[in-house]
Amino acid sequence: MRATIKDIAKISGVSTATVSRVLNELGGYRPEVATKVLAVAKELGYRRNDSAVSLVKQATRTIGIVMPTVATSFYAQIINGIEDRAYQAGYSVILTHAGVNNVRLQESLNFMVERRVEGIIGVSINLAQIDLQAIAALAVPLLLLSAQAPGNRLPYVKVDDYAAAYAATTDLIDHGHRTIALVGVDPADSVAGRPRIAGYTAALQAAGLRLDRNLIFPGDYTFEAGQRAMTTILATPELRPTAVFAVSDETALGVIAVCYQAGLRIPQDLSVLGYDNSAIASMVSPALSTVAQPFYEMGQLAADKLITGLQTNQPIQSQIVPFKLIHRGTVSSL
Amino acid sequence: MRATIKDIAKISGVSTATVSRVLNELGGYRPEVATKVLAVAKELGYRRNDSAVSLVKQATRTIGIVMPTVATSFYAQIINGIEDRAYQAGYSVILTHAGVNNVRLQESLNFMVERRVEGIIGVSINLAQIDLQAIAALAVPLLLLSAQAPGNRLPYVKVDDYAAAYAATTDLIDHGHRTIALVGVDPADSVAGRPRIAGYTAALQAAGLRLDRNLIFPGDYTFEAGQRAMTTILATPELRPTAVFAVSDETALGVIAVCYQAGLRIPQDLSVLGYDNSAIASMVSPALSTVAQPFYEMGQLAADKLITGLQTNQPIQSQIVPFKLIHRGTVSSL
DNA sequence: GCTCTGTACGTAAACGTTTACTTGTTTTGA
DNA sequence: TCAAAACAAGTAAACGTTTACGTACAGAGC
Repeated sequence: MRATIKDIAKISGVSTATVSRVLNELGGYRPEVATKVLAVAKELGYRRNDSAVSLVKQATRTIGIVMPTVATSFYAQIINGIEDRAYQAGYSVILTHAGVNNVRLQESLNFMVERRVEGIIGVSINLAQIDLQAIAALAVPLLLLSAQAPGNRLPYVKVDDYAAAYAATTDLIDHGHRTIALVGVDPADSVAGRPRIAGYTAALQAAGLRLDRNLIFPGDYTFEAGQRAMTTILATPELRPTAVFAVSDETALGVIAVCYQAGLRIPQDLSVLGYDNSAIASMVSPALSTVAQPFYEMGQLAADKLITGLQTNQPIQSQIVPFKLIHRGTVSSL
Repeated sequence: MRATIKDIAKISGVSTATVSRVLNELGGYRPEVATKVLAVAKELGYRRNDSAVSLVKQATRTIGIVMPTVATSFYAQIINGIEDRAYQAGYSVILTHAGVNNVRLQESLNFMVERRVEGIIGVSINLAQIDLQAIAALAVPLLLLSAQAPGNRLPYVKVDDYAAAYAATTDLIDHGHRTIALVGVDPADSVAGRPRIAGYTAALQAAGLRLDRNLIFPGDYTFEAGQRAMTTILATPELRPTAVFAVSDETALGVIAVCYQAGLRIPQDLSVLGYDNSAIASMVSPALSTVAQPFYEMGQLAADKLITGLQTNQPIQSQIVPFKLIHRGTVSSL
């Protein structure tokens, strides 16, 4: 069995209180006692039991991450950012996923509460009204990352999707494009879907361009959504966009894949603009032009905000983080 | 403050023992007592405190993951696999990274031991002799994933890198290639480096081909390593390989990027074979031919093995998982 | 009526820490 | 020299559970 401070106390001939004080460098002991205690601790391979500490201190120094699924690379960057900051602050991170459509959300949250996480970061989870009540009942601070709650009743960190879509569409227009498809967006998604549609629409109108609803292709941000949309576009000659604004980098790659098969050249025959600036965007050839979300930094910021909120006991303020248009090789001027 | 079983006990007029029995469905109480207790628990929003449970049960039902960094997408798939299985077994997962070159390894491991994780999965961490001693001192089961310890002194789950490199190289030879570069490999890396060099070399020899050491380009599995190597290849006319076997998908994309810049067509002018089958491989155009490692399944398997090892108290057996050659669009026959 | 068995609880110790309080000893300062 | 202050260390309670053990009571069987 693992050594405890009792063992150390017994062997070094002091009380557990003194051992604790030595180990935590609280002072109130002679140097030679400290030396002895430390030596015994090392000898026994002593490691503090955080369960016991958590119990008495009523604090676990742990935060939880919930996300739909861990599988995609941009989540990896987010997790990385969160973990880095949490580590710096002496927090550990526990990880669960909520399943597609949040099927496992409630269960995951319970899990975390039982683990007594001090706060939770919910990444890309779309909350319904009913979830909000359950979350309130949990009595644990929850910060949303790349997501937003109905009525903004939870703090969030995200980019302004409307503004990003507006800027992206405008950029395409500035490159001389007049017929621009919007691909892969989910109109039922009130956080990353509708605002992007609205931004796209507004940019067209501001430029005096006609909005063609047939150029908006619904989807779920996946590669396949891009493939499907592009296949439809090729099969519908009357559409003929000169540029497509894809709602994720993966979707953009789906569009490009179909073009490649069909012998269309990017960007000469079609301009493609992605969204996310995930790691792949800079690795494909031609490199993908895209609107960048600073995932790593967003993760850091979220962890920062959550932890300082925890420590100061202040409510967490939402924050809009800046996006950036990254021009690479998939958009050309007409 | 959060409600405890004492609160429930007091309000429902029974002892904490009975509350515990009801909550854990252990029997030994009348139905009406159970109803009452459950109602009170719900009313108070009671959640079990796992720190207390861990303390008394001497078990945390938590496993830890350590990896060099979380940033890349193939780690995401691995984490996903681990988390899924762990969840099914009622375990939670805590996550830390070891930093580049394991700078943070010892610290991370201590962290986990203090958290009393029951076992650890080390993903892609290269251990030195000295680490092994520290790990043994930790007295926590450690299973390596996509890694291997000196002298195989720790159980591992990984593909046979030698065999995979042999098969990949042979496949290229079967496509008619005679001059094949090996790109991005780290000769100092005894787990993913040297075995692949050996497999590559052996395949050439088996085919009666001459080994040209200049065709082996050292690197660190990154995109940039691929770029550097390919740049050198273009600048060195006497080499002129017709195929390159890149040691990761990202490296392969680096190679392809330089070719794209130089106007070389893939696969007509150069065949490129990747390694990993990370999510990107199927999304780029042309889609990347690669040797697939089943990351998600490896994660599942590792979690499985670790947890059953924990529960049965049996030593964990190492396991080689099968790789698969995936033919897509970047390799052509000469 | 009596013992026996089973059920339905309650009591209290234990898990490994931290920490308020107490006690005893040494140092300080006038 | 002596009281006061400072220091070093110990005692024991507390954190929230689980669980071995004890007990009271009801019904069964004779």
